[in-house]
Amino acid sequence: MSENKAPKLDFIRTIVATDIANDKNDSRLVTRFPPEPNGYLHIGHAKSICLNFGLAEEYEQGVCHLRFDDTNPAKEDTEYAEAIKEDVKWLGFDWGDNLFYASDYFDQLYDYAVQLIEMGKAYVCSLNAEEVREHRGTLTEPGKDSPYRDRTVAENLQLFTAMKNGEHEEGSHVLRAKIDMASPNMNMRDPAIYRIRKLDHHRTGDKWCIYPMYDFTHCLSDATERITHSLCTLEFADHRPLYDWFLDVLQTRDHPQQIEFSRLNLTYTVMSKRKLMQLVQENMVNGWDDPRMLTISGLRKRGYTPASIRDFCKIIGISKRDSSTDMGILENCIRNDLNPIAPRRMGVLKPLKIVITNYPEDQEDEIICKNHPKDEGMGTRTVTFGRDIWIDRDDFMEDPPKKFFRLGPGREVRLRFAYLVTCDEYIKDENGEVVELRCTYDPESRGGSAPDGRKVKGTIQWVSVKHGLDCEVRLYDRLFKSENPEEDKDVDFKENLNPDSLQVLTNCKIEPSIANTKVDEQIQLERVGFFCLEARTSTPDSIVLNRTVTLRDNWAGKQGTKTPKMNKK
RNA sequence: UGGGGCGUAGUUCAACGGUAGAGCACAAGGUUUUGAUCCUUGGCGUUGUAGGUUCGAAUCCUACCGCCCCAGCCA
Repeated sequence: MSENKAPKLDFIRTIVATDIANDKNDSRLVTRFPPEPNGYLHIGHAKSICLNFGLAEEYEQGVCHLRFDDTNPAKEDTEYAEAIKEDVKWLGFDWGDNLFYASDYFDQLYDYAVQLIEMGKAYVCSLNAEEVREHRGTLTEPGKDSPYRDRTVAENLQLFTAMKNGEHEEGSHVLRAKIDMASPNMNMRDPAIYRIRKLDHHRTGDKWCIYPMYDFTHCLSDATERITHSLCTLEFADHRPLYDWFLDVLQTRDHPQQIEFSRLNLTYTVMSKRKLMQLVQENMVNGWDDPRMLTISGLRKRGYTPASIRDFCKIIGISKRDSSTDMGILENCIRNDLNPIAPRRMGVLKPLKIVITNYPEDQEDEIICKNHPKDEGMGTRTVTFGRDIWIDRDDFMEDPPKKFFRLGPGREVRLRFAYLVTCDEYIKDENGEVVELRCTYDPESRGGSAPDGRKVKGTIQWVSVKHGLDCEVRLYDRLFKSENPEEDKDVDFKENLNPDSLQVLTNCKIEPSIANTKVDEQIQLERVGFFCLEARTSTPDSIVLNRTVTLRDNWAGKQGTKTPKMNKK
C-alpha cells in the first residue's frame, strides 16, 4: 500500500481541493454516481464509482449520492437497479441515505419545463423525428428554425399540457429548448427536453406519458441534490454549455460544476454496455456475470476482490487522455491482493500417476504443510502421502531441456513438503502417450531436504491417489484474442472472440482440505494460480473451482512455448 | 472543411517557467522446498512537429500535424 507516499492529486482532485480551500460551495463536497439502470455495471463504471465515492471519502464533509438516471422507460428496469446497488455495495461504498432516482423529480422537472415555456425559452415542436433531423443542419452547416418555434406561450402551455395528458401520439410533438439553431455546438440547436412515450415506467408506473431527456434531467437533478462536482466522461464535454444553460436560465440555487475525464478502456475486451448486452443475448457468454465478462458481477464470480478493483482504479489514475489500459495491470492487482492472504493448497489440473516403487504398499505418511510460505500465522495442515501419487502432466517431459527443473527420465525432483523422488521409467499406452511414471523415493528426505545436502532445484505439487478428491476446474482466459477487438470497423467485434476463453477441466485432483473452502474464500493452488469456488455449481461432494488468475510465470515467457497467458506480452 | 477534447518512457499517470519522474511492463542479479512472492540494480524519452518569447520552455505564444467525441424524440 502506498498510503504514505506523497499523494499526487489528479486534475479533478486538484480542482476539488482548490474549491474547498477557497470555501466554494460553503466547503461542501457532494458528488454522485449516476448510472442508468439499463444494464450491469462493469469495470469502467468502477472507475467512476471509485472516483465519486472515493473523493467523498477523502474529505470529512464529503458525500456521494447514488442516483439512477431513469428517464427512459423503454430501456430501464428494476432488475438492473437492484443489481447496481448490490455491485456498488460489494465494491465497498456506502451511499447512506442518499439513494435517489431522477424519476423522483418528474413533478419538479415538469414544473421547470413549464417555467421555461413561460419564459419563452421552450416550445412545443410538431415536426416529426425525420423533419427535426433535417432542420438540425450538419456539423458544418447551421440548422433551420422549426416552423413551430414562434408559437405563443399560451399555445405552448396548452400543447404541453395536452402532451402530458396523453392527448397526443408518440412522436407527434416534442418540447424543445429555444436556444440557437445556428450554434456550432449541435447540442445547443434547440435540443428536445421532453418526448412522448406511452410506456410504463419501472417506478412511476403509468403516471407519465411524457419523459424528460437526459440533458434537462441531469443538470437539474444535480442542482436539486446540491451536487458540487458533477463528474462525467469526455463525450459529455459538448453538453456542458447546455448543462449550464438550463441552470442559468432557471436560476437554480446551486450550479454544480461539470468536469469530464476519460473513460476506461482495457485491452482484450469491450466495454460498451450495448456490446456486453449483445454477448449475453447471443449466448457468447453465460450471462452478465460470466467470469470472463469485465462486469462487476463477472469479476466477483471470477474471484476478484473489491480491494483489488479499488486498487486498480487507484493505479490507473484520472486524466483526459484517450487511453487503453493493459489487462495485465488488473491481473497484477488481484495477485497483489491475494498473494499475502490466500492459503496455499495443492492440486493437479492434468493428473499423471506416479508409483513410488520402493514405498511400501500400505504405508502412509502424514505430511505437515505450511498454509503460507511467509506467514506462519496462517498455520499448517496435514496431507497424506502414499505410494500412488498424482502429479501434473506438464511436470514431466520425456526429453526435457537442461533447464527444465522438473521430472524427466533419471531426474530427481522434490514433492512439495514430502520427499525427493527420482523417475526411473515411464509407461506409455498404445497411442504413445505417457500414462504412468515409476519412481523411487529417498526415505531419508522426509520433509523435502536430503540428508547429504544435495541440491534439488525443482519442487512440484502432488496429490495422493487414495486421498485426493476429484474436482472440476474452469480456466478462464481473455475473452478476445485481439488487443483491440473494435479496432477494425469493418469486422464485427465478435469475430475476435477467443474460442479458448473458457476451458473446463473435469478430471482434476485436489487435496481433501479444499472441500472446506468457503464461498468468497480464495485459495492458491501452489504453482498453478488463485482459485475460488464456483458458487452456483460447487457442492462439498462435487467441487468446482474457478481460476481467478494464474501465477506470474517468467519461465513461460522465456521459453515462448507455453500457452499464452493473459499477462504475456 | 463547424465545434469540443487530447498529444510527456512500451503503457497508465506526474511534473504547471528552473537539470523530465513514479507504478506497471521489460532486463540483469540475489533469496526461496511455489520457475510464485520478496529484495537489489538497470536502461528506456530530440515532452506530436516547426517557429517564437525568455538567462532558462513539457510548461507561455503562433502555425501546422495526428488521434478521439458531437448531426437520438439514448444516457
